[in-house]
Amino acid sequence: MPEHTGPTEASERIVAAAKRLFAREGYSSVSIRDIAEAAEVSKANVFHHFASKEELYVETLRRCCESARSLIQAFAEDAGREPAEQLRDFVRADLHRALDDPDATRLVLTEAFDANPCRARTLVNEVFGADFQRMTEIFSRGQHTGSWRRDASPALMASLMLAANTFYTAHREVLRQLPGVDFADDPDQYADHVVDILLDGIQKEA
Amino acid sequence: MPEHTGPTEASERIVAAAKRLFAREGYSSVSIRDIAEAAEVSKANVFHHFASKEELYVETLRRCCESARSLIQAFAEDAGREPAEQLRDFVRADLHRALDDPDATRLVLTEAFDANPCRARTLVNEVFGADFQRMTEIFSRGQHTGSWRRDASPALMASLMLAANTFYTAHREVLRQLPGVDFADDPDQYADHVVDILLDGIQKEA
DNA sequence: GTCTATATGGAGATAGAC
DNA sequence: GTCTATCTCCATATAGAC
Repeated sequence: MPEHTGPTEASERIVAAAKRLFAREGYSSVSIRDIAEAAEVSKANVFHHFASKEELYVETLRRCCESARSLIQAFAEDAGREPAEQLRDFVRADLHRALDDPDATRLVLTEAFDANPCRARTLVNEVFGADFQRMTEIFSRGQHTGSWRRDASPALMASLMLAANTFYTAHREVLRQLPGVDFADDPDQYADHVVDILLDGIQKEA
Repeated sequence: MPEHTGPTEASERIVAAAKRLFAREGYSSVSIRDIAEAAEVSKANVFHHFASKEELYVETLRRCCESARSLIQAFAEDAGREPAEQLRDFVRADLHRALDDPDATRLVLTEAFDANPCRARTLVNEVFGADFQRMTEIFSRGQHTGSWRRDASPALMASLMLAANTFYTAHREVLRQLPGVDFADDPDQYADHVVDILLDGIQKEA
């Protein structure tokens, strides 16, 4: 935890290095020595700013959660538009936000991976919950005021969009290696096709 | 690596313990001491059967890959059925296979998470490639002989199904915490709804 | 094949000077 | 706030008896 006098330049460098290293190597693989070297301070200085490795990790994760949940603001006031266009923009923006800060995204997704109920609840409250709710609202509006079928659960459709974006973010290199995949380096194309399928399905119109 | 005389009972216990612990705690968090205790052998005995921690991990991962890629056999010879029914069965079976061996699935997904190109290529060759290709074949057949639209890429649809199942497997606890989600403990319901959406889309028929 | 005992290094964390 | 030096513990790995 930063001192109550406010974070210094060094503690900022420490958190930045920790974020980068924890995200890429994993908590247990990274030593305080690694972080100290990357931040260009001594080991002891790390323990001056943060009482333990665990505490440094928690602070790092907290900042990554902040970075990962900031999307919803920009989309709060566009309720006048077509649900389909809202959905498309939201999925594209969500994907870009994840790709724009890959270390934060990776750290949060690692936490979410097979999390215990307590940690999962925290992550939903801090990160996923708001965006998920926003997306279910788009679906509900599409069903009530638009032309969308009412026999599909908004929560399931929102989960499917979350799954699509999470998979693209977390397993992009696997996508690159799969035969026939030409969208692994074009997130907008991916998002658009996913939304198209969601809207129209794959069966021919009757 | 097991001796060329064949794996003994003890080495089987060691691999089983390693699989369980590596999957749940992560490679770096697990010590040889932990594994030895779980397998009820001495530390030195672990090093008798496996030259290093890394080698034990590689052998464990190899077995998990085998366990994870065995689905395709059972579905090789049902080409006479409706593509929609094939797809539904395949998605359900793929989900169940992942859920039936959660440790193996978790270990493989951890490897796939943000993997470098070389590791990703190996995983595609060893695990994901065959199932992915099988799924794209179902989509291609549906487009050519069935009544499916031809303007969606089979590779993208297969990726979306892979994403749906991976997300359900890896982030199930997060799903449980999300409001409105009632399918987190009913994989068949989830698979069916996902396939329904893929087939029909969410817009009303014209 | 299995063990006890040990070598060696690096981890997290602290003491105390500046 | 920052450092060097140090403590203690536990990691991987080896030696060698049985």
